[in-house]
Amino acid sequence: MLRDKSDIKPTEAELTLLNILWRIGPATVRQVHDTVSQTQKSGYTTVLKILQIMHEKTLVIRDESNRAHVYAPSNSEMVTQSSLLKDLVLKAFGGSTSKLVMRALDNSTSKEEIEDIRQLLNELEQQS
Amino acid sequence: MLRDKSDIKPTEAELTLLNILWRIGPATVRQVHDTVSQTQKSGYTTVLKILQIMHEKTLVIRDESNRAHVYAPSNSEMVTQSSLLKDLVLKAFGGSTSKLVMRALDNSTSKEEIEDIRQLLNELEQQS
DNA sequence: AATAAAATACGATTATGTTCGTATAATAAG
DNA sequence: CTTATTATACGAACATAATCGTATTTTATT
Repeated sequence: MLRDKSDIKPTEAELTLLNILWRIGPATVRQVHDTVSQTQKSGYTTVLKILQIMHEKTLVIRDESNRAHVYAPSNSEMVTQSSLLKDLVLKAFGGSTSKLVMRALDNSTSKEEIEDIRQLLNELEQQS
Repeated sequence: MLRDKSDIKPTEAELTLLNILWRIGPATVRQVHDTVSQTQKSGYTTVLKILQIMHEKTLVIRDESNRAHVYAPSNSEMVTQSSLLKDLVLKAFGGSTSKLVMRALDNSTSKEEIEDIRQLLNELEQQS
């Protein structure tokens, strides 16, 4: 069962770096390392290596026109989130998205969040 | 940052076996292997080993009173699903459950599912 | 009782992910 | 120009996961 390119599942370390890139935009290894260092200890070459591997896997693109390469995510945060959700739905919720949603809502959701979701439901219902 | 016992994250192979145990109930290695073999090729001792590891990690309990040990999940499907969701919310949705829910709903949800979810929202709102 | 069948235990192997040290190249500073 | 700084590349080391073969034990069959 081959995976679509857009469906490559990032590992834990990779997801950490993707999150940073989504937040701060295209960045050099140094910038990514500085950012990641704010919350966890990590060697510079470790970050470099992970980004290089991500580049091989096409999880990121990179601009090599300057000495310090600039990395950017290949896929949007949205696409990656959807991919991860799809994966979890299949592996832990028997393929049912609504089961996942209901389990998520069970846990902890504020009043404002409930309203946001209700609104989205209205919009979805009108579309279909 | 230590993990709570109920928060041990199963690996992919472990989750496959947990799914089977939830579905067919407490089972011997042979029963689990027979079931898993219906959808994928897998050696008997591989299944045995994974179950033994899961036992060490306390992901499953086992009844050793008979020669063929009987394995059962330590945690309910619900608890494990919640744990996996919590993990994903933190790693890919900046800690926001509602963002995850909205992304999940974006993708594909039927009219019936939307109604189910709306009802759950009503119940949740009354509680809070 | 002897043999076959079926179970667990254990260790070796392989794959993947993570970390980082060292070598080398390019640029900046003196 | 020489030296220091700052990049990338590369490979080694370690950790975890996954797979399976073999040894041993227990039970069933004849």
